[in-house]
This record gives sequence, structure tokens and C-alpha cells, in this order.
Amino acid sequence: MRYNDSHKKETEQKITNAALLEFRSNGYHGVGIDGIAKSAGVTSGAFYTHFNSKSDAFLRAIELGLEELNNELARRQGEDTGEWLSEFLEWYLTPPDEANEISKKTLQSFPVQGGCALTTLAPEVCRSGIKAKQAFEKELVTTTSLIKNGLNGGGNREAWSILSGLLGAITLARSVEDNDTAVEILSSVLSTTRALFKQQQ
Amino acid sequence: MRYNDSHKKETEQKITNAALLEFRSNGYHGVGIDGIAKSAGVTSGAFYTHFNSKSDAFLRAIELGLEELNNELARRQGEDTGEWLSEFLEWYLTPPDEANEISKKTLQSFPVQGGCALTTLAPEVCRSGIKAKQAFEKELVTTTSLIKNGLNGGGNREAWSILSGLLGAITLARSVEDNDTAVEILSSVLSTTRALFKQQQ
DNA sequence: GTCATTAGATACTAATCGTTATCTAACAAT
DNA sequence: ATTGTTAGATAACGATTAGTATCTAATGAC
Repeated sequence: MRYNDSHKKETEQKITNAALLEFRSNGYHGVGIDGIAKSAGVTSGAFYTHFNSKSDAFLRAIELGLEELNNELARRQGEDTGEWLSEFLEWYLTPPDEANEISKKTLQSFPVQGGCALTTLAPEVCRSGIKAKQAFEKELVTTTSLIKNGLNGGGNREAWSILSGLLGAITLARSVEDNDTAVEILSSVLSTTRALFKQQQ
Repeated sequence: MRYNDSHKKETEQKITNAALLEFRSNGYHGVGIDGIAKSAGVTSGAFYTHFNSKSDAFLRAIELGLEELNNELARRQGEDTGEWLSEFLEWYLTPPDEANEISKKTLQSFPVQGGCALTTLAPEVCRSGIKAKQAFEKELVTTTSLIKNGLNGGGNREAWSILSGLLGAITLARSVEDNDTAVEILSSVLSTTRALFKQQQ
């Protein structure tokens, strides 16, 4: 072998991260191999030494994207101040304060800006094959388990309701032109969900 | 003029309906002009005598799709048995009983099968330009008004929460492979939303 | 019946799609 | 220093993309 193993692994990670970013922003059919490769700083030749196909990279993007969500969730539960759910909901549903002159990359990581795979990839998975759905479901089971374990006596019902509200709110907010309307949608679901699970946390 | 006006209008409607159907099932980038034209039983030449561009047809599909949702909503409120919200939620979130040997076309009209523009087009609108968002928002205002007017003392908050839950539930249910999981998601959001607004209807 | 109009079909453009084949060059091993 | 391996670049494949230009044929008006 000419390069050491870590070099290859790093490139693969760069491409996987780029695939996640591009699929999130543009959708599965909204970006090509060239676009993903360019975003990763390589060419399509490099792409195919690491992935067999576009759909293969999509599967990896699904895994990586939902793992990131699960990590965010677990982290907030770990440093629990007794209000993890409320804080998680607020992080997910509150648009970043642009007055803070936040960097463009940091801005992109906000769910409201399309920075969460749950919201941005789920509609793509709907239109994908069985493999994508299985990959999506596998990670989603972890998400619901985390939520359930963090709630006092909550079951799957509560977890699905929370996740549905989050996904729906972000999608609707990003689908309207007026910023005030978007903020109204987000704060509506935030307060409704908070009220719904006030006791159970 | 060679054909009478109604003939041209009929063709345009066929294409608009096909565009809605195709955009809903495949997403904006998941289908081309040829695909839409073929679905409408014409060729791409006919498409461009009725629409200036693909994005133009998308705008019309957004309008038509959300109008259909608003009609469903208004109809249920019109023949109100005192339970319109509950019935609307059930229609939206209950998978069709396949044992009933329902026709394929009827099956396709169910929201759970991707038959609602709110759920299927919103993620596409997110990634579209300002015109699509304005068109989407314009129709959505009608939807929320209808819901508000049908609730006892409900405001925008309630309407946005209901719509977010519906959108999220359908999207999640369609993103998992296991049918039992999908049913669980749908029934979870159905019961949560029903409980939330039991008094207000 | 002839003619003017035009809805729609056909054929084409340049660009891009996912993928494969070939080539280059950077490195580890000798 | 030479060599073998292979990560990654380059180039090409046929298919498809959105859009345009040209053509055909159906029709109402005369």
C-alpha cells in the first residue's frame, strides 16, 4: 500500500460528510456525484474508490446524519439540568440569532437551516428503496429509545409525537417565504410540545 | 382558433394534474418534462404550449395540491357532525384497509400513500425559490384559517401544531420499512393530537 | 372546399446524469 | 534507486435533462 490507511479513511470521511451535506441541502436527485466530489474537494474518480454507487453513499449519509442527531440528544440528556427535553426542543426549533454574526458553517448546522437529517432526509427516504428505509429506521429506533428513557413513564407514543412535531415544524417553517410566519410556526410547536410533556420530564 | 377553448383547457388540466401527481411521487428533481407529459398522455411539445418552464408547472402543482387539501378540510367542516377535526385527523393518518381491494388510483389519493401535497411538496418547496414559497404560503394561510375557524377559541398556534404533527407523522411513517412501526407512528400522533384538542372542537 | 390558425408531435440542442475504463503519480517496501 | 501497489484524476460512455425550433394536422371561419 502506498498511502497509510488513515489517509484513505480521512478521504472517505470527507466524502461521506460532503454527501450528507449535499443530500441534505439539495435532496437525493438534486445533486450528482460530481457535486458531492467537488464539495469534498476530490473528483468523481475518488468517489468510486470509496463507494459502489450513489445510493450507497446515500445510505452512509442517512446513518451519519441520524447519528449526529442521536449524539445531540444524548449529550443534552447527559448534562441534564432537569430540563433536557425543553432544551432539546428549543435547540431544534429556535432559529439562530443572526445578529450574533455567526459563521456560515455554524449557521448551516442548525436544524432550522436544514442542518438535521431527520427533517431533510426523511422525505428523500420516503421515495427511496427498502435499504434506505431500513437504514433510516435502524437509527430512528435509537432516537426513540433515547427519548423514551429520558421521559418519566413515556412510551413510543410520546417519542413519535415529539419527533413528528419537530420534523413537521421545521419543514413548514422552511416552506414559507415570510420570516415572521416561519418564526410563528416554530414557536407554536415549541410551546405546544413543551406543554404536552411538562410533567413527564 | 382551431380547437374550441375547452379542449385546450382540458389538456392543460390534464398536464397540471399529471405534474402534481409526478412531483408528489418523485419530487421536483425526480421527474422530467417528458415524464410529466407522458403521465398526462401528451408529449413535451404540448407541455410547453401550456407552461413556460418546469418551475412554472411546479407552481401550479403547489396551488392545485393545497387547494385539494383545503377542499377536503372544508368539506368535512361543512358536513360537521361535531367531530370534524377528529374525522379529518383520522382520514389523514389512517392507512387504507388494503383488504378492501381498493382501486390503485383511489389508494394513491390517501395522504399516507403520498397523496397530499402538504406532506410531499413541502420538502421540495424548502429547496425551491421564493416564488414556490410564496405560492405555498398563500394556500397554507387558507388552511390555517379553516382550522382556526373550526376550533373553539383556537389561534394560529393550534393550527400550526396540528399541521406540523400531520406532516411529520406521514413523513416518518413513510420513511420506515416496517409496516407495524409505520402504523404505530400514525396512531401515536393521531391519539396525541386528538387528546390535545378534545375540548376545543 | 379552401384557408388561416394553432395545439400538439417530432426532432434537435447543449449540458449533465451515473458509471466505467484508463491513466497518473504518490508512497511503502525492497 | 527501483519497483509494486493503488488512491485519485481524467476522459469517455450512453442515457437523460430542460428547453427550442420546426413541422404536422385538426379545426372553425369563410
